[in-house]
Amino acid sequence: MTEDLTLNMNAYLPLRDVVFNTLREAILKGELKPGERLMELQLAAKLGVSRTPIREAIRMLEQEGLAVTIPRKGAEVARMTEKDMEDVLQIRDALDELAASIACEQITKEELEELRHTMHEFEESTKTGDVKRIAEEDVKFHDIIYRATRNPKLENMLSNLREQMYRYRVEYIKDEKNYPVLIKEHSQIVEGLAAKDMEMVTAAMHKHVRNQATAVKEMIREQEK
Amino acid sequence: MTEDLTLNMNAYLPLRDVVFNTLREAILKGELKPGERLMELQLAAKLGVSRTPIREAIRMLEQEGLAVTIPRKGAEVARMTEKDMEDVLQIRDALDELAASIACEQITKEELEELRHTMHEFEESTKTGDVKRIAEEDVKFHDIIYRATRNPKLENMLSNLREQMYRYRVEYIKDEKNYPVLIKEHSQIVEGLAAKDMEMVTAAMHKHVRNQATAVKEMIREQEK
DNA sequence: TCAATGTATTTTGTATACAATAGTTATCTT
DNA sequence: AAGATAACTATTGTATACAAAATACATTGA
Repeated sequence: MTEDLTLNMNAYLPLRDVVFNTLREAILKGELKPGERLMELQLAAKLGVSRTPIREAIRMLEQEGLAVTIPRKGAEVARMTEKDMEDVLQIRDALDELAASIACEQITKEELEELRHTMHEFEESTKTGDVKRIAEEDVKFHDIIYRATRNPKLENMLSNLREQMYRYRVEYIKDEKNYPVLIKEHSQIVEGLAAKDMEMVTAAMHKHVRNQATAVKEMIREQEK
Repeated sequence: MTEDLTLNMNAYLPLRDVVFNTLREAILKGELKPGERLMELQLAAKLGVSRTPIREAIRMLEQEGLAVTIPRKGAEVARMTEKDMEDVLQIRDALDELAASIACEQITKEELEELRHTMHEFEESTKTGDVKRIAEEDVKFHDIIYRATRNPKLENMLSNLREQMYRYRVEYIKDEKNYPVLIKEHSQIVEGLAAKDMEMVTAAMHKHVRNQATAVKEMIREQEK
């Protein structure tokens, strides 16, 4: 934990939430690495708060699957084995298909327009090679679909599942040779939604997730060595 | 909160976990009712611990969707509207089908035998009218299928989703006229798994969940009046 | 050298103290 | 009597203090 974690104190939020967001970001960005211990006193000192909000934030990170704690031993950033990732992706696959099929019925013209726009933004971003922006546009794209389900719990679960692979997915997005495939898959999803062709949408989404699965698992296999 | 909550101190667990389990049980059993406030000092006094483990347990209950907290206002037992329940069931439907289809491929002979046994136990229990036991046997039945997926995260999510409707589902189980349908559906699921007929299994599971959905939503509609 | 034991240190677990906010009641003003 | 305001109370938010457990390290004895 060499990076200097600092809090965004601007918000009028309980410290536990601020700490939670800070640690969450740090984990997703890879500043806090899998397996790294989350020591309360250390974090408290670094963030300039007491142990209390740190502890509560850790309980919240546990929820999200981003941390694991062993009683009387402490918490650490969740590690992911290839098996864990496969498990997550199996679930994500099913729920992403569900979301796609609901969205297919419920998406509005406006949302579809927004989706098209974001799709183009994504395509543009791949030309810049700005990995952070590419990732953001991709998140935005899928969020529109999630939102179109009108099911906040599903929305939440999916963004949660995405989070769990975020750290590994970034590597995938770095690799330029994946861009054409990603762009094509996005476009198929949009087409399918526009045509309200559920078969096409779910098939495209399935392929999209499975492609990520293969790539992300590859990344993990590298790391596990 | 008239009931006398008491802790199971037998286990060598951090108090937060003991408190969490205690409150969780109380919520699921309906001793703590939807909308009821979870006041730290009150709970601490009642359980004979300090506020610290209570607060951490509340953070954990939030995770599970069993409590909701408003900053500087406090926590309360999560309420469920019919829409919330429909949202949960939509997810459960997809994941139960996923679980069923994986189980169809992976379930062992021994597990299938266990499943058959539990199915009969369930059938027996319906004759006794002991609602608690009926519910337990039903949980056991589905847990065997969840376990057969070899996907602990999926297992966990499904039991979590089940929990969220547990309070309402009990009412459904009280109603004798549902027993024949339940028994038949269980038997179809088992048959399908034995024959490794994925179509049949997922169809049966889907029907099983949708039937519950209808009934549970009915219960909520009653309560919302 | 190695294992075992004891001791110091670090870290988590729990309780309590204090601060800040929200909610409630009583009082005052018109 | 109605509304505003002030004082009080209840409750959450945060920090700190103390206890217990785990860990690391050194010392001892074979």
